[in-house]
This record gives sequence, C-alpha cells and structure tokens, in this order.
Amino acid sequence: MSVVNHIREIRKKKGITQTKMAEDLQITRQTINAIEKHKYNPSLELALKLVRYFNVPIEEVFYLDESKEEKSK
Amino acid sequence: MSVVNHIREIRKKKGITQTKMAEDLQITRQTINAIEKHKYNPSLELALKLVRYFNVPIEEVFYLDESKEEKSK
DNA sequence: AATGTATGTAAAGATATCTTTACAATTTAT
DNA sequence: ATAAATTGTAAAGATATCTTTACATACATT
Repeated sequence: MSVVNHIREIRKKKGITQTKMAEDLQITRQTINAIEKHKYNPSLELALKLVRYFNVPIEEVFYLDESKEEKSK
Repeated sequence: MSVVNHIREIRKKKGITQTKMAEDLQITRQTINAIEKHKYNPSLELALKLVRYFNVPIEEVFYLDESKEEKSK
C-alpha cells in the first residue's frame, strides 16, 4: 500500500518552480524533485509544510493507494 | 517547528491497547509507543494508516506546532 | 546555434523511521 | 499481595528521508 501525492500538479497549477519552492520551504530542490517523481514519500513534517505552503487540504494531496501492495519481504 | 500528534488520546478514547493497535496495523508495539511518547514522528504512510484506523480527520491528529523551533544545526 | 532556465539524476553521507529481541516498570484485576 | 496485562525502554540493525555537490538533460527564447 503506497502513498499517492499530487505535488507536481498543484505546483504547476500555482505556476511555481521547484527552485522557488525549495527556497521558500528551506529544503533542497532535489528533495522536491524526488517527491514529485515518487522516489520516496516526504516525511510527515514535510508533508504538512507542503500542504500549508499550497494552502490545500491534505486529503487532496496525499492519500493511501489501497490497490498497491508493499513489496513482499 | 515540530509535529503535534494526539494518537494516545484518540487510542485511549477508543479503548484500544497499543498491542491491539500494533496487531491491527501490522506494525510493532514499540513503534506505536515511540510515536505516542514523541520519540519520533510516524512516516507519512503510517500517519495516513493511523488516521484511517481511527477514522478521524488528519488535521485533528497531526499538525505543525508553529512555536517549536528545530534544534539548531 | 547559443544562452538561460527548469528539471532529472547520481553518489556519498547524515539523520530519521521502524523492526527484532529482550527486559523493566507500571497499572489493573483478582 | 500476587498475577496478569499494559506500557516503557534499550540496543543493534535495516531501510527511508534528506542534504551536499555535481553534472546531465530538456525546454524556451533570442
């Protein structure tokens, strides 16, 4: 079960670059890129900062994808 | 800036033990204990599973505490 | 075609999250 | 009081998240 995120769509809709986001949020551009490319999930803290930054309800940005199973151990 | 969580209060209100929670969520009891004791934040995925488990809006369980600063590097 | 801007990626290293195993301390029930 | 249930904690190890540095690719403009 994995986490869906719509950061890229929301960022583009707001017309903001990864670089500006990174500066505003005081994180690296690579982190934003990795999250948008689904390399890994943001931490809970960063996720909360992201939704606050975009002023959107968290449910619209991050939610569990029921269909996707974890990689078996 | 840190993350507030009210997992313990919600768990107690529902009358569930850490052990039962851990079994239901397929994680270890130590993880739940650490989160309740604020040893660390849950991952975003686990946070989403927790709020789904309790069927509560995420904003009521996890939010940014504006007053608390990060430890300086 | 050349320049500038935005995005993609990689590797090494630091810290955070989570597990496993184990035991201690506290609370609840009998 | 003692037994059972619940919670607290610790250490070692695995994986995840994030940074720093650096370079590559893509896209748009001139």
